[in-house]
Amino acid sequence: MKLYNTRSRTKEEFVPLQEDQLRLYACGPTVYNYFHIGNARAFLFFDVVRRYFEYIGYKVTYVQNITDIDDKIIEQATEENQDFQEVAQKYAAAFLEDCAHLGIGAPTHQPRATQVMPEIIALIKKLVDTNHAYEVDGDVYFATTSLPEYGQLSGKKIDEQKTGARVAENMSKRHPADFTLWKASKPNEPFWSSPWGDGRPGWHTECVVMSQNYLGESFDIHGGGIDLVFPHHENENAQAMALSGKPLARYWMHNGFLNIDGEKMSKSLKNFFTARDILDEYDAEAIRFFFLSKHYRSPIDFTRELIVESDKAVDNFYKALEAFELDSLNVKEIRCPECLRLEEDFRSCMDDDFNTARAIAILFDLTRLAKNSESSAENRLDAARMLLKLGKVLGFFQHPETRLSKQMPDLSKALIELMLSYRTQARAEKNWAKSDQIRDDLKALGIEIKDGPTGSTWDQRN
RNA sequence: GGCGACAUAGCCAAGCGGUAAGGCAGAGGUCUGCAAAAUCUCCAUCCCCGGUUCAAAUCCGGGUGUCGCCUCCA
Repeated sequence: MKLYNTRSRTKEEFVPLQEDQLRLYACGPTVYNYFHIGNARAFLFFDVVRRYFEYIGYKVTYVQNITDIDDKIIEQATEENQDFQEVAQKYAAAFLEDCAHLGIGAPTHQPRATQVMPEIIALIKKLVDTNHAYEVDGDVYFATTSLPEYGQLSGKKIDEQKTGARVAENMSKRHPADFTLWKASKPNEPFWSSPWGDGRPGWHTECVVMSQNYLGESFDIHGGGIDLVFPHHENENAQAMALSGKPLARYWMHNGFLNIDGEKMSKSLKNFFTARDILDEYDAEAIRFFFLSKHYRSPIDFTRELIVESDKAVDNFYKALEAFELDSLNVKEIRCPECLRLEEDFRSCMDDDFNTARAIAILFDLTRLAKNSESSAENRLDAARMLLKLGKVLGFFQHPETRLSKQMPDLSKALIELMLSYRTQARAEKNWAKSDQIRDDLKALGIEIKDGPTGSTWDQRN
């Protein structure tokens, strides 16, 4: 298993801290708004990382934070004329809903920042006590100059950074790169009591606390979007290094950005679609396919046309599956040698820094095998089984029954079958006008008739 | 100014020194009363210029173009 480690900028052989166990942390949202389709890429990707490790036999402990106190939440609360907690609650609930809708499995632990306030304060206190942090008028800053390794993760040399150009200089800081650990509260702002007075945590510390709480002081993989490398992850790592001398995580994985028409999407540029909006319009599996069809580290350009294409592609998987009874597909043992070989290929793709694009190509190989009329019935069935099995590793086919069985009341089905029988009769009588009328009328209702050598079947089309 | 990524068919996209996966679209065949569906087949020499090598989309040098980070951000 090789994966690209941001820290070293190379693919490295993955060696877990403990055999067959993965301790994984991926940054979750700050809940001040609905998350957008770009965020969805990160959540979806690390969902696949988790699924794949489980598939190859790891016991995975997956932790994802929900940051529910932050300047932006306070701003949003002012805007919505609500308490910051109500805002955080609302968007945290929406986050969970949207993730479920996207087919993202629940993390093992999903702590919230406000639940670990004593631990956050204790951590900052330790940093102050060891001279890695200092207080100025109720604010506490991390002293980046106290840590020789600062900048290592992101490959930045702090002295070479442009300072003062786009960042207002903060005269209380000893060094421009120093970052806020604790922020004194202004009147009417939420606060927690601390040794430095009333205030709230800055960004970064909550992730250190929440990850270490569940995963230990140094764990296997830490992930998130590429933009988090600096400053967020650099600053998280700095705190961990300062405390224990060990990096927070040994492997750092970062997914590339999503662009809209070639331009960066971001909350501040306001050119974003929420995942919620896109989910209203398109199938979750189409969105998953769209993301996984490109390597996770590359930038990806979002267009509606590509989602539509993806949806058609996913359709082909289901067309291969629907020839078989669902119960017969869930058998564990698969014997067809070609299928087993493809499973090995699938693993070697995924073992190569999660090459999901190649992995998907293998799903299509299986699709073709499952439909190949020249191979034996057993082999076709096995191919469909393998397709289902490997597709699930990528998070597809979580509820195949809903897509495979036509989702409509039995009465409607019976009526369609009835119309179909009338048409079959008309065709037997060579009454083409009548049979074509039935076909066209049903099509207008979204029911497509497919004539085959063994008779006519129907499908619901959207 | 510092650091980094990318450039493959109409579109999306793999490829990591041995002669271009896969998907969408398109073309053709079979099937069909016709159509659809299904199925089979076909469809690129890899931004440009040099170099290394028996061999390069893949390595090196130089261009050109696009994008990102250095500021809240997945």
